[in-house]
Amino acid sequence: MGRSPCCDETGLKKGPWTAEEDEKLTKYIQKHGHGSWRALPKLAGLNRCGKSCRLRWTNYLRPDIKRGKFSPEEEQTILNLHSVLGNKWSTIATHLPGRTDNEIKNFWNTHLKKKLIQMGFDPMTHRPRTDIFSSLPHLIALANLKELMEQNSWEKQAVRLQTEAAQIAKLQYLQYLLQPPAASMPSLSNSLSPTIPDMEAYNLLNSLSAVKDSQVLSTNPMETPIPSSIMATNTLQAVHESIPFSHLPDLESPCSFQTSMNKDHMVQASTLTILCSQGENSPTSPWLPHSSLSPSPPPPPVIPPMTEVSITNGGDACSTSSYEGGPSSIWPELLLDDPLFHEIA
DNA sequence: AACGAGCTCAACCGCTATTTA
DNA sequence: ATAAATAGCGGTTGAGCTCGT
Repeated sequence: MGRSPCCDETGLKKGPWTAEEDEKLTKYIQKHGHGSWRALPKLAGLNRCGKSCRLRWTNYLRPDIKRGKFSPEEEQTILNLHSVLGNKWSTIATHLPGRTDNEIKNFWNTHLKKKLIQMGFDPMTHRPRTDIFSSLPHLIALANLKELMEQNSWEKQAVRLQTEAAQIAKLQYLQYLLQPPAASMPSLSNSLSPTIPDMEAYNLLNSLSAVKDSQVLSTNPMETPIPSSIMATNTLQAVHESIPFSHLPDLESPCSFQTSMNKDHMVQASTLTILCSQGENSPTSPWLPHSSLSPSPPPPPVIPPMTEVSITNGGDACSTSSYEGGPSSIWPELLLDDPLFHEIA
């Protein structure tokens, strides 16, 4: 396997590009396309190696590059995708039009990573950095959900339950998308853009993560759109009973949120259950089967020891509804931004 | 104004993956 | 089947900038 000798060639210029070089490169590519990067510098009259030209073009001169600060939406997308994909900057970049892998990588290293660390989260696993007990204030804040306690009307409860049903149906579909055999699912690494099932899974993950968080922390559960087709055909009980979550062994930080209602459909109690891994050998890309991300044989699934934390706010349970979900990369931000958290913690 | 610490980001380096002969 | 050439990726570096003292 030979290495490119271009970087070893002497006499080629290195370092920052001048405006003149930029102009030469841009004009040449606009006229001829880049063709062979190795041949390009000579043809364009540049004393640079092809690799340097390629980098300058893809990271800076390309006309579709979007410059400037990352929007909160882009930031959220990066967080979500990083929690699923890890440091796969080029894959993440395909979900952010106009942004380069280099730019995203820099943004992660200089902003997002620090942000997560400051909040006590491991930037690689998106989990609390130490043990579960260091995060207890967060969990207590979640468990003391004022919003759920204040939802007394039947209409609100109905909307909430229907929303849950919609999310559970989505989870079911997500599970369907992630079903083995992995061989039937084209590898992300082998294609320039994610496949349709991949995209659907990502979109679902994003929507589920966002909706779950908004359900837990938002004061307005009506914000969540409910697909009418799902509402019409699924009852919560039926859907919930049909979800075998144990089929996703490396689901990250699975959590369940339960509310108990009396016969008048009043919320009597809420229970937050989070299964947290102990130790550091947890899987880092838990949402997708490893085999769908890498062409190499998947490692055996790691099932870390789990700790169950349940926090219940009083009352007698007459009926129970629940949903379960996976990782939430935006918990830290939501928690720290949410006035409820400060009020309670 | 001068200085230093910290930050940003363009560019490079070294490696793997893929393509070509 | 093999080796060389090429493309692309992720980690790292360092020049230049900003900000506080």
